[in-house]
Amino acid sequence: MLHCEDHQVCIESAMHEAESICREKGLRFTELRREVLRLIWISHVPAKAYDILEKLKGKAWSAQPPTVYRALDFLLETGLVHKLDSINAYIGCSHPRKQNECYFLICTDCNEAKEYSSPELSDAMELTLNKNSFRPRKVTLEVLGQCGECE
Amino acid sequence: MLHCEDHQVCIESAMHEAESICREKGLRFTELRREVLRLIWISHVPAKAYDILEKLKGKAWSAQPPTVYRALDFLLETGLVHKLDSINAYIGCSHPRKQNECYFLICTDCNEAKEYSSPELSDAMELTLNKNSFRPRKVTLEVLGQCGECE
DNA sequence: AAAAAAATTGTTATATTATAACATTTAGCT
DNA sequence: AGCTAAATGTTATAATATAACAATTTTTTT
Repeated sequence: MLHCEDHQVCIESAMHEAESICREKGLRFTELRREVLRLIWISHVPAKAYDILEKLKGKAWSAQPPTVYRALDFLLETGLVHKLDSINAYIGCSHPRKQNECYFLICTDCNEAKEYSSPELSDAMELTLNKNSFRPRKVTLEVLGQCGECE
Repeated sequence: MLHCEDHQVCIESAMHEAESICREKGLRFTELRREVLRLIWISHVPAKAYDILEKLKGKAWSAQPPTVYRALDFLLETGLVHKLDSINAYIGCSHPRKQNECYFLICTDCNEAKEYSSPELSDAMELTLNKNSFRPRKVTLEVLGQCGECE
């Protein structure tokens, strides 16, 4: 899906961003949480929980399912990762400071996912929520399909 | 969430609609499939697969997980039900003839869900997909929150 | 610095959601 | 009736996620 020029830069900037966000918020960005976030950022293909688990085991962690899910919970709450409900997978958040409505394009050919936000979409969303007097808490907007590079 | 005046009418019209759609398409709307659809339409609270399974067992069906999932697959393919990925539950489609983009408002208080569609939202969606030259195959748009009646 | 409290991680077990694989039955067709 | 395809039955297991309690580590209080 062609996301970044240099994925190392991508990873490092995400990790630094995470560090500083946790420092600011007084949250404990432990080695385990750091490692899980890094494993998620390994690529733009959303990571499955049990794949993360296997990779953790390879790194001398006493890893069981709760190990991963607890780290994921932390990262989700902190807004550092998103869960993609349509594929049960986790992806790093590319703008963890701006918590605006975002949506995901998930290519079923290359398996990469990309996060976007669009004012038009958010506006349409807000309009329709107001019309139905619905107070949103969590929005899931995911599109499965084929990305431009995979035609 | 206050969906219908008389839910019996709701159920019967959904079942009739399903009958005629299957007849038109030459699909076999078997007793099992009928029963599963009816169980889903029992209320506007999305149904969990294993709850449907339990109810089937109560009705003298030799019901195992594949029994339910196969019926669900049929109903999903035929467009008679939707799966809500954010809660792993299934809900009857309220307009199975018009396969337009739709979204779901899911109240976490009363647990009911409602299906809507909005031209503005669909337009914004299409715009953003075109902009990213993404060819959509399946759109998931679900909002968890609190409905007007549950304030 | 020691004790207490809170947060994190370890560990075992189990719940929840879904599918694979093969056997049997049923429905539709010639 | 016999054949074929679709649907259902049946057993087993995969994939995803959480509960509950113990041990450890970090932070706070004394």
